[in-house]
Amino acid sequence: MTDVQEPGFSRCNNATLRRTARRLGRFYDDALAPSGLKGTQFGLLFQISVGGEPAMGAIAEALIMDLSALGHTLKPLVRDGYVETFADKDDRRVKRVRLTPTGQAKLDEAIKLWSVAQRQFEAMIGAEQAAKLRATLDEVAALNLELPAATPSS
Amino acid sequence: MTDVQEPGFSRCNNATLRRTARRLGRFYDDALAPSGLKGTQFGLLFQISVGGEPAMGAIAEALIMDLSALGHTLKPLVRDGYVETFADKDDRRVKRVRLTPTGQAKLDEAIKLWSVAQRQFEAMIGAEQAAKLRATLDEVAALNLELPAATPSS
DNA sequence: CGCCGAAAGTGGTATATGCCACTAATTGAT
DNA sequence: ATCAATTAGTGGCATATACCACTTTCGGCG
Repeated sequence: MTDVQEPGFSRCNNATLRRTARRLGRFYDDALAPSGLKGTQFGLLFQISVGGEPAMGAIAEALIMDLSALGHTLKPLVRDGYVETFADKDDRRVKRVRLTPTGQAKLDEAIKLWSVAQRQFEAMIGAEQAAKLRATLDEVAALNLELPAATPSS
Repeated sequence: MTDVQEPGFSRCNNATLRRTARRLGRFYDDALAPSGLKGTQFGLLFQISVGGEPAMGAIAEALIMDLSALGHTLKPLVRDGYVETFADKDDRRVKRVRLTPTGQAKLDEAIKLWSVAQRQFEAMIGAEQAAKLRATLDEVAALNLELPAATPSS
């Protein structure tokens, strides 16, 4: 056996990705902890901030999130008064989201904390390496993945 | 402005990672759906399988998971009869885990489904590129990340 | 105008994960 | 042998995410 399974390493792209996501997630979460925000919430607030009163669907698409998952994730942020929603004027099906002043302040606060983690991480792995990794990840995220049609026996 | 925020792209390594993890996770989940397992459960069963009746802590460490999170994630698998636990003979604090015959069969079934997704993904991005990505991710996961000590003013 | 199919969200349910407080079992030092 | 410190897990609580079944709106068609 030249190929025993080293504990913790997997040939599964998905497993490897999740594993690293857990690791990095905790690091960024730790950094953001003083703000009371999780990494995901920070990312969401940021997306809303740059999105210009984006519709739920637009946010979900940008973050590659399920729309209903987004709805759930948004709730604590609404509850805590960081974001508010309102119906689109031209299409009442559409719900738009924006930061409240409190939310903007909280985002500003979190960005400072995030910067520390971001800098620290890039200091360890190298800014270029990090940019390359993000590029690869964005590329993967953009793939038009489809399971081969389940050949119906015939 | 040469640097407007393109919706969906982020300079945050964590956000980018999670975003791609969601995307890829859904792909693998879809592939595994016929088995009734999620990607995470598949990865967990696999880890248990190669771990040789591993202790909870060993699994958690290998997968970089919180120990309590592992406990929670394990529950549905125990409930469905895929894994069973037993106390270590020499240290009753330690709980070991193993696959049941049913669980082994389910894993075998899932591996076939997983292979389809894995092949499909690597066909799109290239096997070498995928291996390189996994290597980078494992490297990131292995980093000794630490927040710079919060200089206590002084 | 009235109806049908598409589009956007909501709520429920289930898994995924993390932190914290707490219990049980071990180990080490005296 | 005894007791403090450490180690391994558990349970509760909160967020993260997904899928599915619905409900409300729209947009287009006859």
